[in-house]
Amino acid sequence: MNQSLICPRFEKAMNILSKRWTGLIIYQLLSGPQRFCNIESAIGISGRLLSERLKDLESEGIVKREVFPETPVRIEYSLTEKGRSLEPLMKEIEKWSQTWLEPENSKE
Amino acid sequence: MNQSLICPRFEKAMNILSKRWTGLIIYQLLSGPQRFCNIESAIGISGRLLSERLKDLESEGIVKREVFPETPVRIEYSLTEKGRSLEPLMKEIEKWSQTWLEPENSKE
DNA sequence: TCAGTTAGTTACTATATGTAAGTAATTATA
DNA sequence: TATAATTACTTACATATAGTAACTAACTGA
Repeated sequence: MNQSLICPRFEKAMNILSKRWTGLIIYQLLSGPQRFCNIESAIGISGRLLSERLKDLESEGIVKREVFPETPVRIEYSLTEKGRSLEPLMKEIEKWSQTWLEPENSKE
Repeated sequence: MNQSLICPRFEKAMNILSKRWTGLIIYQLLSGPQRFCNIESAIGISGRLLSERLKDLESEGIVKREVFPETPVRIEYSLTEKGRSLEPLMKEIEKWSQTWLEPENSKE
């Protein structure tokens, strides 16, 4: 057997990144802090899942939630340093997708 | 509204990569062509899902399946050029995980 | 003939995701 | 004052995906 077991940190990273929507949320937040409903409509996720994912990402220290007690209250989500450090990775995905994928309109 | 909608190619890439197990399978295949049961035990996926994922990845042109009509038959899975081109991306994930994650033993 | 191996498939249960409607706090409008 | 609108959620429920375990086909070796 030549299998070397996979590194637990790599596996953990994959667990985070391979959850549906996580990547798109991080990518979307790279363009700057923004509100719940903005992310929601930009990537086409439902409120239910966005709420869930943002909590996950917050607990991973990747996303920061800030409440501005204005009127009406404004809540902004942004990337932490840990979150912003995923930018090179996102750029790699972008690069790969530009080189190897055709845009698809239909639901394959 | 400042949302710029997300690029369809990027979204497609994310759809592939954010399916559970896909990343680990590709990562595992970066170490060279290997058999079904080797991948299975290296990453801890079940046969049912590995079979499903390998079919998906084959149809995306990322993985190649080769049958060697030896006895007993040997079936090897390997990355295509498109698949190997994901290496820099995998290295980025590895790098990020080394820098930002603690290995976890418990089920968080 | 019986057990073992590889590469799966099938059947079933558990978990995750999608959809739609509901809620709380607040402001704006009739 | 009542009604509607907005934001950031939550709840309830249906459907899809994942996990587990047992089974199968083709073959070998004892």
